[in-house]
Amino acid sequence: MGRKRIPIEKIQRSEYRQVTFSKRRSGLFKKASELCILCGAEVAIIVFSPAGKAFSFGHPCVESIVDRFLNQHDMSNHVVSSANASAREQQQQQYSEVVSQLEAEKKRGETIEQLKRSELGGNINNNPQFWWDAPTDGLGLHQLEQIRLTLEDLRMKVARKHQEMVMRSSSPSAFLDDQNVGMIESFVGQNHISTSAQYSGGSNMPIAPHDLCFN
Amino acid sequence: MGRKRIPIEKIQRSEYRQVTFSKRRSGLFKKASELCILCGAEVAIIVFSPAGKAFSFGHPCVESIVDRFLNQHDMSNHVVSSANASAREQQQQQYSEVVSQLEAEKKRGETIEQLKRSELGGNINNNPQFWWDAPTDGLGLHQLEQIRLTLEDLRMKVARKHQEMVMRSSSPSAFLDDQNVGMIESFVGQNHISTSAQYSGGSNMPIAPHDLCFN
DNA sequence: CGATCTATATATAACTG
DNA sequence: TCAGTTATATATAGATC
Repeated sequence: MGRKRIPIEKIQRSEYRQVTFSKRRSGLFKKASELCILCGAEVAIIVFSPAGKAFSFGHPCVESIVDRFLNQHDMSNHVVSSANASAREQQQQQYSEVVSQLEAEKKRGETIEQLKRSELGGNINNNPQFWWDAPTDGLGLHQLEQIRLTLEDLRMKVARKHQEMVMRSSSPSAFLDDQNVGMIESFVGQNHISTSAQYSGGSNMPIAPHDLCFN
Repeated sequence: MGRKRIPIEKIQRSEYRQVTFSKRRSGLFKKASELCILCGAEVAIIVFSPAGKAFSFGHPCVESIVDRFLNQHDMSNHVVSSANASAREQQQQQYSEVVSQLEAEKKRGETIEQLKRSELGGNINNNPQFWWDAPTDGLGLHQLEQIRLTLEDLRMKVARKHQEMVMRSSSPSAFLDDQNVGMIESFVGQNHISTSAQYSGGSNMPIAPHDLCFN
């Protein structure tokens, strides 16, 4: 917000960094106070400058809010590990939030054309995951039929390509071209990104195209 | 900041207040995260909604900052543990990584939008939404073989489920159980965001009833 | 530095589907 | 209710003093 956009990454020049720190810290506190007043919320903020100096904002006061928070997240004040666990939980929440943002941001760049291409795929906003990983136990006949049709289309597509492949393989130099290699790589890269979101949850891991398997 | 200026005083209508609370809370957290990244600061924020629900933001994590703060102000409340330190650190690393990705993605999105504005709005990034939409021209035989195997497995899986479906439909009461109802809803792709992220990829594909097979 | 001054980038109030 | 859009109010980057 200013004359020019600055990238959100560490400001290298310490003089600018210090100025920005002061300005933004006061901006943050102002926002916090507005949130308190407008919504009747209670907010505590603690900031440590890179130099280690502490600043804080609290409404009604930092300590009461911190106490309340710690009591909620650490029912027994003596079990430290649970405090750590809850800290992790918090982190996880943040992480998930950011992941969602990331996904949303990625979607934003995609064309509506692509949206429409996936007939029903309205689910653009959700985590990319492969539909065949979803349990099929509860599906109705209609849905199964749909899946079937899709698979058949897909099969034909692949078969056709397979055919082309076999033909072409007699002239080896045409086997892979640069463009497609790049495409494949970037696709695998996509999985890599969404993957980091999913692994943390543990159970469902998207599969890279060449690792496909069902068990 | 909006269509109209609102006075900084408690919002009376609870519906508006709730909306404002959500928006401003996320805005506050975003500002905080920018402050951390730009300036290398450490920030913890704790927010209690009027209803008493707790939200928090922390970089690197709420607990460590709160501890550090309390130590400076009240030596008796010293709580230290490194029990889960490494786990937290790991998470933090993930988090930071994703944050960077998010920022990068935002930049990318903006670039894309600019491109769109100036030129052909076509398929800017070549990444197909689903892997089967990716051009297969460049794939090697081995990869095609893998895909084929995958599809075959998938076909069998679907066929098996289809069978189950047909059998089960004769005893209607067993056709759906509570768990599956929810699953189907999200699978069909109503804009319901499923709680368990597991079905989020559900897209509905077109269908046809013959046998899928590969030869 | 720190306060002040713009031009811009962001956040968000109100609106919309 | 809930996400997305738009018009506007704020925050703030860079400049100047």
